[in-house]
Amino acid sequence: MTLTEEPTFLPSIKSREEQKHKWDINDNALPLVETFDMFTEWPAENCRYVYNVEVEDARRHVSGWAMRNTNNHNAHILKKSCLGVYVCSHDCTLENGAKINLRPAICDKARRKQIGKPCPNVNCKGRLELLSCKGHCGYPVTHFWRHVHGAIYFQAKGVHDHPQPEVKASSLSRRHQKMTRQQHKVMITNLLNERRNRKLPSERHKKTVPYSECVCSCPPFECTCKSVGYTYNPATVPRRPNPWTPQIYEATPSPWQRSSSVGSAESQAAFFNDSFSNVDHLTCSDQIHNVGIHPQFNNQKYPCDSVSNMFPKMNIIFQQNNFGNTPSTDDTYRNSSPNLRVYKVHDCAPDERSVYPNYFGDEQHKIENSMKIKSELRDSCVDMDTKDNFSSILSSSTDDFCGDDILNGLDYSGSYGDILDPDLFQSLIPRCMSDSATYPMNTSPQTTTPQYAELKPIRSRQRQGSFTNINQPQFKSSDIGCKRRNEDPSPFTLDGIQMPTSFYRSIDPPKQCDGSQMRHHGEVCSCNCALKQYCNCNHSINITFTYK
DNA sequence: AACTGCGGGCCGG
DNA sequence: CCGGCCCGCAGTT
Repeated sequence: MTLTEEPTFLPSIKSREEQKHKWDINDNALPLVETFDMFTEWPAENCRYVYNVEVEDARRHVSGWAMRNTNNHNAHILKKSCLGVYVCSHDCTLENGAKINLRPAICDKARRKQIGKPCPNVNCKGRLELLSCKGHCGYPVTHFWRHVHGAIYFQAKGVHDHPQPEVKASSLSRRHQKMTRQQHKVMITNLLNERRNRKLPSERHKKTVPYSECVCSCPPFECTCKSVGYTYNPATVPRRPNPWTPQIYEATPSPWQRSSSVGSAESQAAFFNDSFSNVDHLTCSDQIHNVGIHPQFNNQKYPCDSVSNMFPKMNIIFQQNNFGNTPSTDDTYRNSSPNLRVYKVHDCAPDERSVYPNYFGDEQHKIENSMKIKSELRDSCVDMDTKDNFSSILSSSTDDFCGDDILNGLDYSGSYGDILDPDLFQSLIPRCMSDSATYPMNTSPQTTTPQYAELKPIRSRQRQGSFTNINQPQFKSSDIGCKRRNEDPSPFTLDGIQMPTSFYRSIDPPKQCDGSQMRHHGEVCSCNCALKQYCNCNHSINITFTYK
């Protein structure tokens, strides 16, 4: 056994974990554990944890602290040291009382570029200063990760002597914000063009079709009929990389919080009133970008001003408990992935909603021009009690569904930052209106995504290094129906099941859980059981080879 | 462009 | 010898 530095750093009262874990990361043989620990994003002091290899965050060696890789000349133990935090040289305070605690970039080059940059507080003329971590005998706090016994052993040494940096999500969202600001400029131009009743250059070729003709009975993403005014080929199918960044601990304005004069309720209303003076003869472009969503479930409306601001070209009124994990608050909505929102429409969760091309302040107009989107649960999705919950999760979490294959190729760089919802409605509106019962028995809305995406060679994500060569099944996040933490903080079902760490907001565990590795934390119980068992919805891809 | 992991090399204790 | 750190490389996001 290796001597540890516990006497130096341990607090007077040892935590339960410390009492439980007596090993040191450098021990030749680490003890087997009966139960795994909950993932800790902010290990603040000397601590040890053993994580299940199925915990995505643990596999990715995630930490709230900005940790950079450090070579310790031991391929079996990954060592990371803390980079500290960027603070304002003037120690300014934001309007909300928060301090500037920027996350240092892990990349050395990027981090060097951060130093000396102006304080992000517009009211401050300070500069960013790197507050280095010296919490471990004057050296940075170190984290050690070791994969052994099919588990992930974690040990932290030292106590951070600096504030917590913003989480990576915030850094990413700020970068995303910068990108979307540029897109916003383009959007403003487009708005002005449309308000002048001018078609955008890219739209001039588009055929104007009666609104009713944009509706067909084809399954989602598998339209083959010719009645619609557009076809689904790689050039027209909305495709985009997943730009969504989570805002789960957001302290800075997120892309979904951004305000814009273009997105004000007044400007939207004016814009929509202009655009939909004749909704019976929409161009497809109009239909795509000017759809209001009004899920009808319990007739309770939750107008959200900030949501309106987020989606300058869409006004969304959502309701509580309408389906899946539909957000009931503005915050929840903001924290939800736009992908997730869209999935709700066409996945197998039972749902019925109305879509109003133009309902801004015009109830009569709304009713006259509404159409319903109805989806039903597929029988392939688990039992009746949970199918509505899991069905939405399953489809939303499957990377190779909309998230990647269908959307990745969308060239939206010169378009709107918010086009995801309306773009997808381009696909969904004509399709989801049909009763899913009309689908062939051997297909389902989830499995019928047309595979227009280019087939690419499978990329190996597993290096052959000794450290990453784990003799355990490697679950893809999509395998267990989850999104990675930094990609989606809100994969909650209606009952609160979150993947992959499987928090369960209930006193009792989900009955689908076999009870293994259950823990209770107040009102939240967690389990590390593999929810993979729920993922029995079939996903099939029909590939036709043509030989010359 | 940035993140991540790996590994060579240098330096000081 | 160990630990911290720098650097470059390569694959991934």
